[in-house]
Amino acid sequence: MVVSDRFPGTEKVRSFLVLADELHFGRAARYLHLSQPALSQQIAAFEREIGLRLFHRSTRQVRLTEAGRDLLAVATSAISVLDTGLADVRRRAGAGRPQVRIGHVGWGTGQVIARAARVLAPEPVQLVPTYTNFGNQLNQLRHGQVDTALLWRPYLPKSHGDVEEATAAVVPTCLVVPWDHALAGRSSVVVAEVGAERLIRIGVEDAFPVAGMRFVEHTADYAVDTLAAVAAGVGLALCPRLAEWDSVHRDLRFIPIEGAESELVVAWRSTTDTADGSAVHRAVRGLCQAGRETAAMLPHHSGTAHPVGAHPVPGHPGSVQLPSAPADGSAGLLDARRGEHARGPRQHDRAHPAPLRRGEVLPEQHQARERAHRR
Amino acid sequence: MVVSDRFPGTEKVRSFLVLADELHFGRAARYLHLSQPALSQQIAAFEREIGLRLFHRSTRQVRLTEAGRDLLAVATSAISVLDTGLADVRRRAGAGRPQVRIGHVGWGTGQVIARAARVLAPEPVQLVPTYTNFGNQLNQLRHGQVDTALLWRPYLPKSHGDVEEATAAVVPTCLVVPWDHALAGRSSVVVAEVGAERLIRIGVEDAFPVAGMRFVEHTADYAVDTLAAVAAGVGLALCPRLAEWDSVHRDLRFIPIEGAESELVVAWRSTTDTADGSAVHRAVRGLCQAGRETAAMLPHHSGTAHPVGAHPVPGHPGSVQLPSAPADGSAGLLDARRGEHARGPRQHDRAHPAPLRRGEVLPEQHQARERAHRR
DNA sequence: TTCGCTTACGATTAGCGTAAATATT
DNA sequence: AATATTTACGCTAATCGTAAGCGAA
Repeated sequence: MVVSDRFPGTEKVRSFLVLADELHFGRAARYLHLSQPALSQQIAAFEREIGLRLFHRSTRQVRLTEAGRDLLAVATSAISVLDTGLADVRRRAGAGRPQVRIGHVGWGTGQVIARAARVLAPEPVQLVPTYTNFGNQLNQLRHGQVDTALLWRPYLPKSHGDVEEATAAVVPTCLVVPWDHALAGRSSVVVAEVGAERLIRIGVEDAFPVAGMRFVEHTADYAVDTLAAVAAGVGLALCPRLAEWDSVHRDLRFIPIEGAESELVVAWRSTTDTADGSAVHRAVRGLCQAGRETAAMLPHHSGTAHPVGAHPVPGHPGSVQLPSAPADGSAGLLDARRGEHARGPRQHDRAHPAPLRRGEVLPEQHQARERAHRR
Repeated sequence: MVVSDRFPGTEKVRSFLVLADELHFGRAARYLHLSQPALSQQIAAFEREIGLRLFHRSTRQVRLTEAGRDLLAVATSAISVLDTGLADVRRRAGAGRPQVRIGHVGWGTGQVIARAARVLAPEPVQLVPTYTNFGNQLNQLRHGQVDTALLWRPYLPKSHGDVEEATAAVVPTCLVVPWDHALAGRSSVVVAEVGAERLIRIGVEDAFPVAGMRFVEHTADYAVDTLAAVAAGVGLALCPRLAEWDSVHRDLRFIPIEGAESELVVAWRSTTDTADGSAVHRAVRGLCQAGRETAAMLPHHSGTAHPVGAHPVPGHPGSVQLPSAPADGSAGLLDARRGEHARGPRQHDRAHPAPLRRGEVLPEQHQARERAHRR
């Protein structure tokens, strides 16, 4: 299946759709990775261009006008036509190309694959994402069920055997808390503070080989389950900041942990053909570039001076050093290679709205996203 | 019926549609009122954003790729959904508002009404355009079949009786020639040169009360017929430059005539209620503003130094002086009030591509436009 | 050599984020 | 007073038009 993407030029319509569903500028803006004034301006511009008032606004209430309700139906169906039509065109255009299967666990990897698909569109490769869980990821790669895998370190232990790897991006590790948690307002936390909390364990042994970590009973198999569990109040979780991209729970807060970083790694079997121009080679290259670019769209690592841009990854894939898990309990999860981070090719120096940045949102995500209420 | 308009954010899709139909960047760009490089960039950006190559380009041929053909069907239906849906929403939003009927003859008046409808959208007025011909226009206004009329001077003689008028815009008068006519390459002509040609007469007496004008047998009833007749090789025609907006015959050239200007006039019965805030008052005001703004989007009057912007029209309608038709045959059609032209509110100082400038094009026009071949 | 698409470049416009202002409950 | 939207403002990115580049017929 081809990774879905949005039809270009439909940003304002999507903003309208989200606001029409949310009926709250602040929440809609967070969901859209926009600042609230930016969304206000977008809606105002949309109304001006269309020449109709679509929302009644008061400081306490936003509701659709009659014209807005009418346009909502039109816009919904049209966006559906455009997106599904574009996906169909993509699928047909990709037919006949060599397929490269990608095992991934979520936490923003869907975004990375979507971007990689766009990057690689002119080339004869067809990316086929396969969603899986932590426990199976490396096995699937070794057994040939997938051709490449997008791994998150240090949540997954070092691979062994005939697997080669390349680092695509290094992003801050975040503590995920419910919106009403005591730490929810913090812009960053230190590792010691994480030790005071109870975390949700990932379904892999040694996922957090750090002394002092305390876990709850529940263990998550899938990456997204950790976030759902946090939203459900089971406990807190650790994850890469990239997870903000595909899990926009409006009731979750992602708080960067000082000095802690997660690494997005592209892996493939060393026995596969990765010669220059091979399908797997193209896929790995595209995934690395997409990971770099996606990471570059994250807000800066608050609390530290160095920008959390993309990690410099050579265009050609190669093995990289992996972060070692120190026995020292206080500095666990820490990857202190800061200071040598190169920025992504299109790094935005502009400041970002907290906690999420502007970007693209799947309408399916929006329609189907959780409606869990505050506990 | 509500004036149709384009859904915002669909510029690139429309460019794609036109180019897919035209298969020639230059012609498509002229049709879209864009420069050819701008269209090239738009298409390139569209392909990049979508991640698919839509056209095979060689220096001598442009043709759709397979993906382009697929996307063409998607884009066509989606644009149709958006435009007709928007029109429906507009119609419903306008229901119940006081209607103001507008008699107009074409030559760009459709554009003006569309813009006026957008300008007046927030106000309780519903514009209802009624297409007519020169001969009936003033009668329809006097007899109450329409509430206002958009007149073109000096093609229509001075109105008499209980009709009040306001000038909305003054634009260059053009000589319309087939693309392969001897004058086709000229950026401007003088009145004496027009006297050497045979013109198509408008179906109104004294439409061109100028000595030295020579006419062909054919007489046009409707404004657009003059242009069709020119394309058919019947003869040449005179018309306001604004006519470029809604008649983009790729085989016609609009050549400004030195010193000759046409005047777009809004007329209404003096017996109607035009008190501040009345429906007719709103309509007249909106039409004046729209005429001003549309004229401001025209390229500058080549050959003369003064900008052909909008004529200063007071916000409140009132009678204005009309151009007198001099008996002097050499300076006919001349309106020498140059030098006091104020620019439109959003005048573009940027230079424009010849002969047409960027703007909005009705897809219906494109689909249904004439395919007359070169003689 | 001509035709026609692309690239380069300067300039304008649009859009976003921060901060301040405003309005309603 | 508190909360939520709008306005103001500086900056960045996108886009257009002119002019130059360049490849195919």
